[in-house]
Amino acid sequence: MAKSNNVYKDAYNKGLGLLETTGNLPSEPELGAMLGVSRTTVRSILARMEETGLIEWNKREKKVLRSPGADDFFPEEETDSLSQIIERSFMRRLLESGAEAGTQINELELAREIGVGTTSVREFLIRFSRFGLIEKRRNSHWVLKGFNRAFALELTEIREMFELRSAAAFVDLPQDSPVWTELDALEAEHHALAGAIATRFTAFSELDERLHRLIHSASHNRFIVDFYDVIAMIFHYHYQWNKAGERQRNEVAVREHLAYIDALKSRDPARIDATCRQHLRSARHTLLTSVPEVAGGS
Amino acid sequence: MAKSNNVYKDAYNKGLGLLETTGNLPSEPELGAMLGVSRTTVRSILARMEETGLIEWNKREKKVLRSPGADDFFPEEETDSLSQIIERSFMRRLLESGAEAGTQINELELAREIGVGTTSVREFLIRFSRFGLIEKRRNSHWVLKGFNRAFALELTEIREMFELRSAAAFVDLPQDSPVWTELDALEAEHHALAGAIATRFTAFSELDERLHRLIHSASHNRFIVDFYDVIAMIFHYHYQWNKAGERQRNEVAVREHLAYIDALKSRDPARIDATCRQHLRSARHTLLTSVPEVAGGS
DNA sequence: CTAATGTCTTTTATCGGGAAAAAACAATTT
DNA sequence: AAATTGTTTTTTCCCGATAAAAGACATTAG
Repeated sequence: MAKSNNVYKDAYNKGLGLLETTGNLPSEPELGAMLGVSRTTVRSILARMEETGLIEWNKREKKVLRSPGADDFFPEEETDSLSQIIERSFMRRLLESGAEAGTQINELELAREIGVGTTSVREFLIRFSRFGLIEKRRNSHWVLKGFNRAFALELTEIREMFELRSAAAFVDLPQDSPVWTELDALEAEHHALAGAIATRFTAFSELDERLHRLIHSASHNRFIVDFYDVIAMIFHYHYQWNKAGERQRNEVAVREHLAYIDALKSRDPARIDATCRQHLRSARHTLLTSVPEVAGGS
Repeated sequence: MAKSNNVYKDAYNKGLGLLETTGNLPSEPELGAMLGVSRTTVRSILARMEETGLIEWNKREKKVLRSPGADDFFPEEETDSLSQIIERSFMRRLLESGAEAGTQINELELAREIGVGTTSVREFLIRFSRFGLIEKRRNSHWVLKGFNRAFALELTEIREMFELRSAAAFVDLPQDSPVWTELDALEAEHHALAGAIATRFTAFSELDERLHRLIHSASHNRFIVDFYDVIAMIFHYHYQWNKAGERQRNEVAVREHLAYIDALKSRDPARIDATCRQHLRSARHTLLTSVPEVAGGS
């Protein structure tokens, strides 16, 4: 078992969705582009679809025979990549249990606990290290730095520098830049979400990420753009497992986003700066109040 | 051959230096602390020193018998860690040969070329990716982004934001902070270097890094501190292999550093800001003129 | 009784191998 | 001829294994 075939399974599940909308599947390269996989994988998918009687496959002819049922899908947990599995396990340990600063991280133990090889864990930890939460001792273990107030403050400090600069750069974007249509789309989706009462975590969270990434993209600076990965990671996991005051938090954020979007569209630097600062202030406040360790807490 | 013993060899060479200064080596734990290795490695070192007749070892007694000759040292190339070897090879390819943006990077090919396993190359590339010069395609190759003008501009933009902020934070450091003594030491070394005519690359380069890291440390922000790794990496390799105008470049930098240090010691925000900006301006100019691709170059 | 040495155990760093997935090449089909 | 399918090669991803290095435990010296 050198490598799981999650790419195939995930693409297969996605491919099942296509069967609903059409009576004849497109060519193999086209399917590959749609599903984001190579032709090799596409052909494996088609082979199985034929086996399970979903399609009749003969060279270019890929006729849909029936709609897929619930049984046709691979179970969702088999579609996750190994790095996603490791990431989730690790973040759970980090955020749920009291992960004290200074705790040692043991590659071997982690690998055994998650049930994967050490190589994958090592690679994950290296990738994860850029988030500033762990640190490596040469030829030895990793050390946890703790998801605490200090981390939150350092993170938001950079975030604020970067976002203010990016927002300011927004006004210089040419009128025909695609960001303006994307901004309009985001505005509409925000209004839709504001109207709907059921504000699910993922719905707002995704909108939030899209808006901020769009703004950061105006910086045209890879380091600023990449830094949003850190913020996104923290927000994704932290708020996924910390639902206290979620409803109100999201309502406020949606309102602030709309004001922010409006300011961006006006191209008025002063208004942009004001709405950006306002939103960043409440984002920081929200994060700080939800972070475990309180300054000098006794 | 699962792992080379470069840690042992490097520590052994360092250990030879100690033999010159003393007639009796300290205890094993103490030696471990001095050489930065575990007792296990210290004992291997002592065992070999005894074998080659450098010391007489009997429990606590580690009497030095003779001074080490050139033959006693392990060759320098055997003391490099695998990641250093890979890093150097990779940077050479990146900076020397025309590394066009968009070039694919092949893990297997790179591994074969350097003569190491794929795992080590993979880990290196993951670690290296945070420098913003390469990007991964899922389940596929890495893509080079090119060490060009765009990169240099994005890098310096962040550098300037971070350093100005750090320098400004310097004035708030308490009088008894160890940074002030370190700053004094750096000032003295700068004066020494300014006097000496032979400005070797490494000498100034090391001073430069120490000064800027000291300043960045005043930010008390791990992201700012860590970002200096990117700058240090670029400067280290780029200027190591690009000696054009080195002499003058370093002379200017030393002078600017001295003014900068003086301003920091004065704790006058306006002077700090001015000298910092002046230095950053010439650093940017130096980098931009030495970067291959000129904007719109024909 | 503390700190050092002697011995044993665990973890890290790295390689080679093998299945999954991508990519390249060859043969068809319209 | 351009795109699509069929086939083969190469590369990525990941595991298990192993020597180097670290760490833990036991013993002894001062």
